[in-house]
Amino acid sequence: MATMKDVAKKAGVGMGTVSRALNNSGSVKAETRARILKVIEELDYTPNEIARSFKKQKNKLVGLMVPMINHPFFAELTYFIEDELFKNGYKLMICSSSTDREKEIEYLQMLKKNQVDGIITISYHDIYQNELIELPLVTIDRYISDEIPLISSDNYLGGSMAVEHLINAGCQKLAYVGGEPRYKSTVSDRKRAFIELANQSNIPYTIFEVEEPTIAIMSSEMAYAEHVAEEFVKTHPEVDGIITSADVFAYAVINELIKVGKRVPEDVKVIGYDGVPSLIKMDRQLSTIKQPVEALARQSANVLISLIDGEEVPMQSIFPVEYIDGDTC
Amino acid sequence: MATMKDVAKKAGVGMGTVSRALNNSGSVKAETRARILKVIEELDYTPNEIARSFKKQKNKLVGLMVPMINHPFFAELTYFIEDELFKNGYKLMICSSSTDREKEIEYLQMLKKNQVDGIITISYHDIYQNELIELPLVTIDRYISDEIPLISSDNYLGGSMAVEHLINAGCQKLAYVGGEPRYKSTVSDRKRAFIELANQSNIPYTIFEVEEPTIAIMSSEMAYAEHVAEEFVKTHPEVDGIITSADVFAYAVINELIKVGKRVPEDVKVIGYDGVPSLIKMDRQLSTIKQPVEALARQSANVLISLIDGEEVPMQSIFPVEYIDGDTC
DNA sequence: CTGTTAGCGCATTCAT
DNA sequence: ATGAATGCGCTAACAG
Repeated sequence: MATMKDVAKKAGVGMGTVSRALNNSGSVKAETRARILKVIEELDYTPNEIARSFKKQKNKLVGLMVPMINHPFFAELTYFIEDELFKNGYKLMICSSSTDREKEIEYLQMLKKNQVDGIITISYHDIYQNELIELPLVTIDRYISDEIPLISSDNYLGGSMAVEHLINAGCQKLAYVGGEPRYKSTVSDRKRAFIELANQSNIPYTIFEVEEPTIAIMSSEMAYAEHVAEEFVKTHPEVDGIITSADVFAYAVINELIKVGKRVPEDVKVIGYDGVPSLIKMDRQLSTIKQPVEALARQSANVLISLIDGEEVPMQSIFPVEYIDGDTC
Repeated sequence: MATMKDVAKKAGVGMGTVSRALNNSGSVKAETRARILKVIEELDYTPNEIARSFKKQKNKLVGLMVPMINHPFFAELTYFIEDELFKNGYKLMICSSSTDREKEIEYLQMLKKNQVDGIITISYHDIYQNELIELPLVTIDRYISDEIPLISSDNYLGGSMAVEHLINAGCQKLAYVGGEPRYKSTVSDRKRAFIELANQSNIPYTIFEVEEPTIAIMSSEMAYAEHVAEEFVKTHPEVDGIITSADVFAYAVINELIKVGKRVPEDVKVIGYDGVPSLIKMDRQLSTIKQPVEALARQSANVLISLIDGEEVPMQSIFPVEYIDGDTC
């Protein structure tokens, strides 16, 4: 591999000049620059980014800590985060922790050792408290501390919208069905909105949550949702309006309802949460609260970059959600 | 940030000794090592991986070139590749090219500049021919040249199995439905198997392909599949056995068939391809040919690592597929 | 076993 | 406008 030294020698200039020509720093005579560029071409010279990072102590690298990259919601998020970072000259290192706390800590150390400029996390573990206050950090969907910018969609609004639609559709007995999160996140605001609005409207309701097992692969999340749905439907025949914590639970509940002979939405109305596209289309389009995944992703990237650049950033970025009017409510 | 020099000074030893203690290279007296470790603790020293990569000219970094990270099949593949690489001490840099040729070339240069040790590609562009013969490269699902190891599932076998199941189920008129790939890949072996077996069995058949548009987001792939399905069903009422190039087409075709009043599998049998888990479960479980995604992923990672280490590697790694007996055939 | 030293490729400062 | 020199943090070679 040709180095800058080779280029300098062949072009008959000093290394500093080559460096300046390459980075448009300082000034270089047009003629000299042209000569250098020609030599670079001839030698097929590629700047060594490692050496540059090493020298500048800046890596243009961001780490993304995510529970599972092979989950539609996170995959979508990752896609847009990567795109936004790339547009801004940053590279992305993915850390798919499989929701394993130990693995996540290991990843964190790895990221630090690799001198990432900052981290975006959608993790649900409490490992960011003391570990790396010194590194720029942005969190999605989970409050960590007042020092850490939070990017989230308006979960309270989403929960409210869902309840309103159910009530307007004439439901008399509501239920919130989902996995009981093991760690606190803004997702719980959906449930809070559900409870508060149901109370305000004097409508009876149930909260049905089953503690979430550690999820390694997606198929088991489906299995988990099916398990929850089966238990719920078996024990709550009177409910006629359901909100779920995520779309996967809605799908499972609907399947289960149909299995026991109920009609959706005639007998029971169901509204999901997330609105992530899938390659499978049900005969019935799910009514759901759609999160602005792309906006969340791009904002996360941009806030982090601002943080890295030492600029002022909003400590909370809350995006509105949207009700998708499907066939299940 | 404390550096190795700081550690050496405070521990009263030379830098070399610290380095050896850290890397278990050479030998260090147990006592000395203990002292060094203690100082490292005290100083909260973290080795600078950039400096090390720079010095060793090895980055422990692999690039993954993938059409869309937010596609279930690729997301699943990425998940396992990342896991296998991490287990082996390698980091992964994701390049989600959005099937954009220019962006892909840009990514390639970026990877080279960043001194990746090797690349895994599932790209469908012809940009690897001359560009980087010097870098270890592994390809999934697409033959590039005899020099480049290929990892793939047995697409011919998959196609054969599907045809056999259709014939055994009594189908009289077959069809292969899918997107016409813009670039050559081993996926076409599925179609080849379909044609050859149908001919052997003297069964009439149709190949129905529509040229694939550039796909930016997943929802449009669904839309594309629906378009293809609609056209196909409209123009081929006589077909009673269908194989699709991917599951998404199967789902679309089934929806379309039902829409026009056909029963699946009574009137028409459908077998998909891929078998990637989804969070949505249809009331009807799709019969499909399941690819061993995890095996493909891990083998890709391991072959690349062997290549990087200068070991001998198989030039072709072909994994068997599995027929999933669902409700649509 | 351990200390010292020479670069790895580059950006930057300081002269000129 | 440009050349020479310095050092970023670390590993490996060498000398002891």
